[in-house]
Amino acid sequence: MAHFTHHSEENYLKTLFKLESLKDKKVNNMALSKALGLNPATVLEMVRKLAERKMVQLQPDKSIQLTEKGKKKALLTIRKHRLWEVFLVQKMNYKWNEVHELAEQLEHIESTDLVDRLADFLGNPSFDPHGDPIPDKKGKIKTNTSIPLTKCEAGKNYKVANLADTSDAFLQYLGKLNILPGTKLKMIEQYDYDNSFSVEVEKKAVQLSEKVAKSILVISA
Amino acid sequence: MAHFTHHSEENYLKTLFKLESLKDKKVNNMALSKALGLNPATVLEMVRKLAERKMVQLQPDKSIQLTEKGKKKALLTIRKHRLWEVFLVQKMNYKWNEVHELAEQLEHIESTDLVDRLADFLGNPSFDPHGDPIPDKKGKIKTNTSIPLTKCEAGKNYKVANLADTSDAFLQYLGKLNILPGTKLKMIEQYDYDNSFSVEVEKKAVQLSEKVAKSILVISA
DNA sequence: CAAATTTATTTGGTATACCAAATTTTTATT
DNA sequence: AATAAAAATTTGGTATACCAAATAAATTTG
Repeated sequence: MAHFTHHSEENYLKTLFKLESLKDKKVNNMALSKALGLNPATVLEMVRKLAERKMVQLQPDKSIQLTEKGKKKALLTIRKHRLWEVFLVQKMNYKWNEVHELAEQLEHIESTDLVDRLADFLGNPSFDPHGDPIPDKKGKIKTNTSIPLTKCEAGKNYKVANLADTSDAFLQYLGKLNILPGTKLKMIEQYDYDNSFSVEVEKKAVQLSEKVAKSILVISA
Repeated sequence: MAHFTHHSEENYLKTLFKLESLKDKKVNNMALSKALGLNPATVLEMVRKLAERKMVQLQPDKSIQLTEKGKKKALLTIRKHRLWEVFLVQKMNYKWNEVHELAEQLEHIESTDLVDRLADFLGNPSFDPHGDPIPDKKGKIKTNTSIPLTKCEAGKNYKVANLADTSDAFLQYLGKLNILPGTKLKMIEQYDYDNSFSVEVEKKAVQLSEKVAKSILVISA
């Protein structure tokens, strides 16, 4: 029976890719360990294996860099994850904030062919239910030009494209405010006093702290 | 990140269940090892763990018996496997003989909720593309009353319900003869000489050896 | 720059799930 | 019953992927 090798490899590469692109900073062992929630000793050991497999390169300054091969695999894993999320929301009627754990499992199904068929089945979407872009077959990502709410102009209309914080607490909180990817909203104003914001959602005014606003990414609408 | 515990447990239980129900015989360590393609030492070790987890009982005569708990889990795994097979064939346009390996992976996705949603999505099918029955939420199986071709009467019409041999070689061979679950055929006659059969498939006569005929299960049509 | 702190690394373990080879037990078979 | 064959079991390994605690190296800071 087929056994599941390298599940963790995919997790390491995916996390590494996200760290590399998020902050345009070098990724060290600590950062990767924290992101993965694993012991630094474990991560160091694994990173060395990934280096042997030519998935990453260990730089002289001890930062960890994905090779092209590693990047490709990371993008494939992200593609799989996000397509399964679309599937779960569109076809299995899950809510967009319920699908992460399941997609975390489904992304490890080994078959590029299946993912491509899944993509076709779903109409080749470019974004997942969280608003994150889905890499295409070749690993190309449509960069969405979203900006954080904190950069929005008063009086203008926007649509939620994406969320920078995907913690459950945050998603729950936004859910209560009826804010999710796709939600249309209008910027009312920013209060100098505490840098909080007032936005209009479904005709009602909602107050958002700066911290929250920073994590809501929108596009003009 | 969630890691995948007890993948192999599910494989052991599933295989055990199949052995227990197929042949109404006691299952010993050898039989299980052969069915799983694993070393008897490995299997013995694992079976003891399964006994600790109350999934199986080791009888005094050294046969291995599923407990109710184990049977339940086995049926759930079989349910998952077969529903994913239906999904792959009906929605992903795979051929019925291409889906086993993928279903083997998908069956380990941990979420009874997802399987139930998947079942709804697929219209709660009772049989998978191979003709095997899909246990329902409670583990109940619709027994199909199929008989092997070897027990068929000359001149009568039948429909292929199921295949007793699911090896790739067999499926490939049947594919060439245009025989698959759902195929309608008519028994022409059995030749005493070598116990081979002649059947009519899509208006053409096809010769089947006794060995092949034994593995083709049909229902009257 | 030296002490303090943070990172990186090493060392010695753990659990899961495998295997091969040797040994013991059980079950035929003569 | 004695022997041969088969099945069960034990023993000593392997690989993956994880951890805690100790040590070493690098970095920051007073």
